Amino acid sequence: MPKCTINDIAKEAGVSKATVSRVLNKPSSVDPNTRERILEIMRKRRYTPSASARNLSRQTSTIVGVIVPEVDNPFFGEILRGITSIVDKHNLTMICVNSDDKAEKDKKALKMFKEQRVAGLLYTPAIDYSKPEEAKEILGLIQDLDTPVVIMDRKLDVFERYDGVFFDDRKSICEATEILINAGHTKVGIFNATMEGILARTRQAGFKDALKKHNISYNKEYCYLGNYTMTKSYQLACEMLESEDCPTAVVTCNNRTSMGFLKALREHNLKLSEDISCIGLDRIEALDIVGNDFNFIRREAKLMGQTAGELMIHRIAFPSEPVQNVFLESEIVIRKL
Amino acid sequence: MPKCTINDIAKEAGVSKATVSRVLNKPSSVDPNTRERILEIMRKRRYTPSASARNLSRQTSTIVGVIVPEVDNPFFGEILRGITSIVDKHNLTMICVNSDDKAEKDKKALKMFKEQRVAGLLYTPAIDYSKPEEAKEILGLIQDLDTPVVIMDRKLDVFERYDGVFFDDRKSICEATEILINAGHTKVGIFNATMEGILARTRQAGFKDALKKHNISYNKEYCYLGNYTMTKSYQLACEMLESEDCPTAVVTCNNRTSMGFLKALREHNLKLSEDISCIGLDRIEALDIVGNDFNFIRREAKLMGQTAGELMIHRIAFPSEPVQNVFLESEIVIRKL
DNA sequence: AAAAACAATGTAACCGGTTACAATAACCAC
DNA sequence: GTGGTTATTGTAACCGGTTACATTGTTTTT
Repeated sequence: MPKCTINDIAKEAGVSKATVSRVLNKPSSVDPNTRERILEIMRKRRYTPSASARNLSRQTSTIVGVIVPEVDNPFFGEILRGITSIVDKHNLTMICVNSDDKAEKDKKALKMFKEQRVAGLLYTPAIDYSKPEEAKEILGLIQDLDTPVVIMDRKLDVFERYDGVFFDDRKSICEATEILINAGHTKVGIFNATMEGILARTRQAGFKDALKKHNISYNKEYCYLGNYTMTKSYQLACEMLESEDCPTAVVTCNNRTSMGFLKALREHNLKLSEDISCIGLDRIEALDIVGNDFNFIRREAKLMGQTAGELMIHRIAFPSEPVQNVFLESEIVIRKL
Repeated sequence: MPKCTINDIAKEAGVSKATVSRVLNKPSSVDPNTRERILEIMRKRRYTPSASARNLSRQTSTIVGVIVPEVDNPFFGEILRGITSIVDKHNLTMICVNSDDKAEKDKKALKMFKEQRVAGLLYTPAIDYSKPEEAKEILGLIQDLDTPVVIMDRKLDVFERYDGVFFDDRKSICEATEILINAGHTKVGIFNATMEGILARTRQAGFKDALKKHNISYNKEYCYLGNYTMTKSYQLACEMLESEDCPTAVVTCNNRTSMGFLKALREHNLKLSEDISCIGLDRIEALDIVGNDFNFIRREAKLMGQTAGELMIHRIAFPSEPVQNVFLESEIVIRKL
């Protein structure tokens, strides 16, 4: 069986290729006997229709494009699982590209997606949109795709015309900060990224909300701003722990950040919750082997992926409904304060 | 610009579509003036050729299929990074499917890959090949693909006709065990999966090799066989620690397994290396926050991905060279014994 | 029994590219 | 000036499907 196209099947069955095509796409329209005969031949020859030919002819595709900044961050790993569960259910195929948070890679991926004429796009914009032209260019590429788009995790004004799923981090961080304040802490610090990215700004805003609510003045000294990596956070935490005026409680705004903080704590022979309290955003990997007393804001990343997938499916079905922005709430898990 | 095909470009430029096609594929064959004019029109109209049409016509595809059992395991995350680096370089597109170690999902993915007429397959076979017919069926699907295939990580006889990349776990585990023996341990245990899978068997063999070499009898009591999950390993480790005859050193054959072991250790208020020694396969996540004294076999998963990618590229170029099996060596990192 | 409706199938155009081959024009050698 | 190259472009078939429309035979309606 060197190859096997719809023509070969048709020839062997002594019918036209239209009939063969119908067996696959509208079985009820072909005589049961003919149908069975054709199906049998298909099985025998191990016929598999070509996606390219089908897509070309139908002017659609079953591929959905996904862009995430870090596949190997468990947060995005879970998002991918969520997406997969929906995409599989609808017999779609996912192409996932890792952007390393680089706008450059986003562009490359978007061009590739256009070549593939993707049926939809699930997009976590790279955070390094330093220049506005960059964002404009990417917006152009996305419009070019001319397909349903769902923005994930990072709410940027440029993309406000598209559906989106986000976590209400402002609220969560505010609540977390309040919990620390209510526990009696007056010197509450925050580990966050510098204010370039929207995530960092949102989270910082939540932190400020809490302080204002409790009439505590915002002290820049207590803000340790890095870049959401463990090494940077570790370094900042060391500085903090060695400073003369060290907060008694902190909020850490990212799982990597939490890990850097914990590492510094350990190296300074300090005990979590006893010497300094902490609530982190997202659980950290290997939580269990560190001990169970890490407090964190539990964000259901998988749910974000599912929601994004569903929004996309819905948008494919109803292209002209108003734009939807879903904000997912998170739960705060307190083990020990 | 409602849509934009090669015909639209040709019309606007007043040339035949063959010429437009040549601008893209063999630019030297078209007059520089014409070429520039056409390129300009393409830019203006934001023309992007359709991958489906191109693939259909060329009878090839730029998609490579990848199957891994757990995307969210950092080991496979790194493999994917390695693959990406190669695949990107050759302007190919990767479709990655997560099998959850279920043969059923492998089959589904392979069928989808055939529809896509993938240019190559990088395959980590699901471990749950309980029945031989299952393996035969999958082999059939793979042969059907009729494309270069590289087997990753799991060396199964069924796939011996294909290129493969593997870690020499048998050697590594043997060496690790020897290190423990040479450090004076006579009661060395092993945390491994039960013997269904090839990985578990290979590792167990390495363990036995070391014992035999040092004339230590193989004691089944010291073999804690589970399923490479943290929970199971934790449970086994608890049993071990509470048993009357507990090994003084263990080898843990998987990162999740190591984590379960460490958790149990911690809950029993035992100190790693002081109370019981351990060498694990693969580093564990969050190593740094736990402390630096976890010994492990460092496997360069990224290298496995790269090698697999390169083998595939090579096989595409030279289809009839003899099958290659690459065995990657690992380094053992000892922090504290 | 003629007209109308329906079921099953075939015909042929189309999707958007690629490419072998043909055609034309310009150039070169002798 | 004739024959032979070479450079540039066009023509048309093809890749493997889908689908509107036409055709044929059968059944139903009246």
